[in-house]
Amino acid sequence: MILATWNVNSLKVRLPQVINWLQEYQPDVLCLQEIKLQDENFPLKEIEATGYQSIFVGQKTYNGVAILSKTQGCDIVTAIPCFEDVQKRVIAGTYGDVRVICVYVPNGDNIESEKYAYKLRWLPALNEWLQDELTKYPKMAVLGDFNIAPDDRDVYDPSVWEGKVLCSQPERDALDKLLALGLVDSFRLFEQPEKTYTWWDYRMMAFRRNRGMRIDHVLLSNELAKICKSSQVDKETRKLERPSDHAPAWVELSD
DNA sequence: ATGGTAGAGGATCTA
Repeated sequence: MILATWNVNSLKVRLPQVINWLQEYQPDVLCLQEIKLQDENFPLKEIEATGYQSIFVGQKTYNGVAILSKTQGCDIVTAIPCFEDVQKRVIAGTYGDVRVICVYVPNGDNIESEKYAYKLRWLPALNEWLQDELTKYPKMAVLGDFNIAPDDRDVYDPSVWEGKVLCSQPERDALDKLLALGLVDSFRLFEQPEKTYTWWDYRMMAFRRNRGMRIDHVLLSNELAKICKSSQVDKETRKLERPSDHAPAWVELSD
């Protein structure tokens, strides 16, 4: 079973790349973030034509998440329960006996901003929900753009980013609390190439200089971590013409 | 310190 995540930064623009990616990798599940479109504009037919099902929750201009899958998902949830939020940032479905939760964690802008405060309110709400989900679904995967680099290995220049948004201690503590629920960062289950990142700013030729950060993650419950065969980042997709600023990340689980 | 790019939507806001 292959589970993947990709912040596409506009599904409208990236649709041809998404369809190509589905055909090349044949993932069982692909979680998308920043689809940036309203539900009535979701390219349902185009995705269906590739043999994939879709669930999605979108809004105008910003945010929006979706899960594309080979089989129909059930028990779909499109918001964090008991958390007031006009921004569409989570969607979950169950595929076979695997619970898949797709998240787009707020970016936070900078640590002085109201957006950062929102991020630090949002993460405990996610935590509470995931804790509840884990009791129901021992086989659980949380995939998405977390907008948090877990540690200095995940940052091209840690001294520049020390204490800044995406790297600050409160954010890293919030991520650690998610892991403390009984989740593992699948990427670190394996030996990995140094300087592997999932996001590179469009500006300053950041990709060409590999000035990136690993902020997109596949977290696995212990039951899924046990059967995880690999966890990788598809850097090639970031090299395409008109790319998203994020690369897909994916895991392979044994059946 | 600033600005560099991309996307949405039609001036800025977000990242």
